[in-house]
Amino acid sequence: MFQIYNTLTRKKEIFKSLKEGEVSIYACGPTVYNMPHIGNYRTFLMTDNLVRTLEYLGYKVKLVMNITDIDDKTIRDSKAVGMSLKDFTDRYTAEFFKGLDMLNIKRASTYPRATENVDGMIELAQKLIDKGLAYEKDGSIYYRISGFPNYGKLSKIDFDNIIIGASVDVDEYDKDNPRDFALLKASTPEEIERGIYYESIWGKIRPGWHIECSVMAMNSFGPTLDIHTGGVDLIFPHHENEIAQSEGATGKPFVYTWVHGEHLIVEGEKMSKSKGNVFTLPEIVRKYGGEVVRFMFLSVHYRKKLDYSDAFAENAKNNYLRLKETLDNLEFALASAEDAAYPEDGEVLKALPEIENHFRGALEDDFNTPKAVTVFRDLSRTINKYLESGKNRQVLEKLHSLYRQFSDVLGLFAEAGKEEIPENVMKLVEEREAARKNKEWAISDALREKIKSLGYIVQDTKEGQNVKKVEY
RNA sequence: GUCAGAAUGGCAGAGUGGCUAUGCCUCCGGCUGCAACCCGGAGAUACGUGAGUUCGAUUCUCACUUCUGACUCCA
Repeated sequence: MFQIYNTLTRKKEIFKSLKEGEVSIYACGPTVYNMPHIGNYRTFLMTDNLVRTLEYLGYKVKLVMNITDIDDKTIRDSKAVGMSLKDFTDRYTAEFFKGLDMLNIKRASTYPRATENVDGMIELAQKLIDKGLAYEKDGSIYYRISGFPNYGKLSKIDFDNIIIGASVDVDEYDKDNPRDFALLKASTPEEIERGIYYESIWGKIRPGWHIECSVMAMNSFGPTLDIHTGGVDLIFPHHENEIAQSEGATGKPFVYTWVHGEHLIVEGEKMSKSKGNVFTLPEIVRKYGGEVVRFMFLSVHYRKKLDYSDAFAENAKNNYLRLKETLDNLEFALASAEDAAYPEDGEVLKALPEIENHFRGALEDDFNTPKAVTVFRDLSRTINKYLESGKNRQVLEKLHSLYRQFSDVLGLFAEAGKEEIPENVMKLVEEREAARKNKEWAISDALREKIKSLGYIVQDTKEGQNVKKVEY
């Protein structure tokens, strides 16, 4: 039974999908205006873990993630570098996808773009106007918050207690109520000159930010969906506004379960440009490798802050490599497995179902990946122990299949076993083999050093030399 | 001010109403020609403070302190 924490109720709830066996998820994707940083990816990875967990538990998952390719920031920054909006956002969209691959994040079913859904936004705005929930002012369309009594149900913000001035731009005299937000914005002369506008009955407009998600989510799934994900900072106002737009227009519940990922901080502080502690994904991946970064994120629960530091990354790397080592050694052992039975076979096989139950239980509990990782480590130890002396083919295959199942759910070791050892290295290994046969230890050790300098490590086992690439 | 979350050993970080993982680090033993990997063992006064519930709390409740975040573009 899958349980998941719902921001709407601030409780862990037993998950029940609208359609038996199927889950619809809408995830707030990137605004493509710069290199995404590791914090952005933590949130995307959270959604990936949720998807993988649901699939592991037998659901068919449809994930839709939007790409915001038109908003204040994309317009501003594309101009600053003298690019068209499209060229500019295409560039960062490509970067975004590269990052997904670095972390082995599964692709969503679709990635709708805001610019491709403006018609739908105009329609939705019109519908809200017809219902008295939106109004036009100076060519822009605003949502009338006072018309939607449920406003605030997600964020639980008491708007009577908001310090006006601290939170609301008092200069926004063009709205009826300072908290009303823009659905569509009148294009400025400059935007029009750059071709950034769409025709409407209210004149030339371009989308605000919040409306795109309501439109794309409902286009993909209809008025109601199972799960909506995003970072905690989106709870207010973005997701609150999505609810107001969607439920205001349809009168139906928009989302049953809201899932929000906590932020990543750096050495105890929020990442911010002014502090100079913003890390992009490629920077970190270059240093530690994509899967180590993934593992690092997995080892902290998504509703807890992750305090990034070099020490933490190193820690994750060591843990990761240890688990990877088990897989390597297991596969190496498999190559020389035997059909004979070993005394420890039965004991190992008996332990597996329990381990598997623990693993499933961890993920069923609000997709608790750190707990799942611990179970993964338990399995690793069990395997290492068996490898000490046992080498029955059937047992090894069973261990391998379970280990692989776990690693797949966690999205780890995607490339394992695919690395080819270069010829020149293999040649040295063969030379070393000969030297070892003749007990020429000096030569053997020199060759080991040489191989190491080429980035490979050799381990001597009863079954011969095991060669592997040194990782980071 | 309102709404959240967090406080665990030298470090990093899970987790739990009664026994606290794991990794790094140090040491010992096994394995090895020597290593590496792996296994076993040992080390360290660890659960923010004060109350309460309880036979028993690090774990639940309340308060306090400190920190972080949201309330303004933000994953």
